[in-house]
Amino acid sequence: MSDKNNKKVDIVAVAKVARVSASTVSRYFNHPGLLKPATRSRIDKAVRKTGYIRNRAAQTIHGIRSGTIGVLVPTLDHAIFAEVVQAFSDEVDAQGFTILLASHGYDAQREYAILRKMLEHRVDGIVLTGLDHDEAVFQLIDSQSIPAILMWNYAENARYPSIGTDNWRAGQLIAEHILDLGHRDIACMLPPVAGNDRANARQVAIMQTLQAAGVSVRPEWQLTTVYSVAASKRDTIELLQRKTRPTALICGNDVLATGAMYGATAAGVRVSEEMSITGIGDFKGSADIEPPLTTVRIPAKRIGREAGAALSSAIIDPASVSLGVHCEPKLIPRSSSKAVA
Amino acid sequence: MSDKNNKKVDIVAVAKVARVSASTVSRYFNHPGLLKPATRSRIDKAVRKTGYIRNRAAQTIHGIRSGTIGVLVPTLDHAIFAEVVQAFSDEVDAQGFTILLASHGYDAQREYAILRKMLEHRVDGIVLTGLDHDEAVFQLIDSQSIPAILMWNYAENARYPSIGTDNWRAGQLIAEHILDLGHRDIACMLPPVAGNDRANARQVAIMQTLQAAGVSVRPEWQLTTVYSVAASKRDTIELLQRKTRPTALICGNDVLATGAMYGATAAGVRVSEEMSITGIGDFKGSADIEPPLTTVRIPAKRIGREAGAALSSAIIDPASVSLGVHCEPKLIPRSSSKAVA
DNA sequence: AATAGTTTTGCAAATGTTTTCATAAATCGG
DNA sequence: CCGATTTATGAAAACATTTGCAAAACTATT
Repeated sequence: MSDKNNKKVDIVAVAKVARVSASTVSRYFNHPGLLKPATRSRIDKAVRKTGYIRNRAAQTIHGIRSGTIGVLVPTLDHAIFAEVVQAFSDEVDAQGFTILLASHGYDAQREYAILRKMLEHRVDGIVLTGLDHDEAVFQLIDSQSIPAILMWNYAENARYPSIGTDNWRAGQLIAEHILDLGHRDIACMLPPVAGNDRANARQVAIMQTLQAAGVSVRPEWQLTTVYSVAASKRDTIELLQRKTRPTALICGNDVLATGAMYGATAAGVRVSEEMSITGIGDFKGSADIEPPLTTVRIPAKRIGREAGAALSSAIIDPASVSLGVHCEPKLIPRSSSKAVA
Repeated sequence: MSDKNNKKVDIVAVAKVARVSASTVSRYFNHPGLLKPATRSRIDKAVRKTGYIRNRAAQTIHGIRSGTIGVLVPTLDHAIFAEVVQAFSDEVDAQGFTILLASHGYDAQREYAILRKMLEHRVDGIVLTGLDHDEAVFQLIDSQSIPAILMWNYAENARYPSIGTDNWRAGQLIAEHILDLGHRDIACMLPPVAGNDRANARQVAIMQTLQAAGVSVRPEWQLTTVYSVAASKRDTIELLQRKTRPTALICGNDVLATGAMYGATAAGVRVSEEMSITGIGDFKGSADIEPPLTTVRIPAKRIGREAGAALSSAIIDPASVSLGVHCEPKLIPRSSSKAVA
């Protein structure tokens, strides 16, 4: 409130004002119980007067935790990752951690570079998105002996504890659902799988499940569409203009499914009556679109929370290493899919 | 690759391996030009061998920049903020900064607390979302003499350089558009404005503009709806079930508008023919929904980029303080709005 | 009032870097 | 091959803290 003018206000400046030693001020923050109430309040006043703000950098070089966690995501531009990060951040924030966030845009090189930067900042833990990463990335983390977690996907045998969903299972669930409804003329619209183990697992699962049921997807009905409503709308319109149409369109995620629904509407095809459309994800809004979208729920919020909880406890008590958590995907049948006529 | 086993690998460990002094290793990183090529490559080898990672905390206490920027948003759960943050992050990342991200959930208390934590980490700069903040927040930033930027909103007389759009203008644009189309029976669906200067500015602008044209919105047509497709769908259905219907529904943002479109569809009301619906934001997907949504574009990506550029240049060269950038909102008329019959 | 015990505080060393200053080594012109 | 420059390196101080140890200040007990 008052002495904010003078240059550097460090612990000794506070000490001077409070007429104690620097050590005592340090203790005031770290072990207040050791102080006599009288000195405590004297320091309290001094801190307030000088506007002192602790310097975590200086603490960190004493091996004290930095209080930061590095979070690495492919992008924040997909609402779903933003949601996970939000949940994660809320959770660790409650434990006193702040997140150092960066996105690599599905570029393994950048992921490595960013990870290095985070380690330079001496993060107390690391969260990566997905299971697959460059071996160099894993080795770098290993060499630093800090806890790491793989978020979003789940697999028992992952390199680090993984907290997320089994994307293979998600793909299987939706494919089975469509088969159960009697569909045989099925089209698939999937995102590019390069560098994206989630998308890849879903694709493989869908294809295998259909195959196993004796259904094969015609090559011209296997669409690879970038993650965007616009692209998927366009591709769907194109698909529906051809002579033969599928009775069902399985989309790799809810964004593609949303675009597909718009595309069908634009092409004058009634969704569910004339063609079923499904997504994966159960994003916000998927329940409300008309007709409501059949999808597989991937509990983003829960994943973020669990990951946050697991990582902060691994940091605070290194003995408490989680083995990972499988957040089961769940089929959510809504009206965008229907038994074949 | 090899000696990762031994405990602490610091600059002196590297120095020992390279048979030079610690100072030389420090120079290797900070002023490589001063080194003889031979020693440089010797150190290079040593760094590689020991797996040394620089310790920014130790640098930071020398007054060297921490290389971090604190980013404070209300939430990441709204795709639009995630988009801004992504663009911001990409921009500052290119300048070597990493972001420390946190969300306050529209809680002024938390904003202050988070800001303090960021300052403890000695961030090199701060970005806040929106123009209005607790006076304590401003004072805290002032006392630290680090650059700060207000992102998302723009106003000439803001406390710090602001980079964003004029939300009042955005509200005005959409209201004028609806008036121009001849609508007089107008409903408004707006988010709660508490602690949200953006939403507040839009609301005021819309109401004033309508008022100025002699149009007053009936109280029962002034809906306050939380930011969610589900809520807005529900409220729209409810609205459309009443005896008298508006010919136009102005929504405070594209999420509400999306829900409103779904609600209208669900209620059997054809959008644009029977009722115009508009949003604000031009979110991803708004162009593709059926019918495509009339809205006011708020250039999130550009805002993030410009903010990132402005802040990093203010950090690198304190003389280059931006005065703010107004990213003009722009009316995007699409087919969800139509002249009144 | 003296002793023993406890609580509170300060001193100094330590943390991992950077940087100033000084010195040693290399280079150069003659 | 010598002295004068220039270039490369090291020693030590500085940065803002924490912490082990010991001294000082209290309390309690007799």
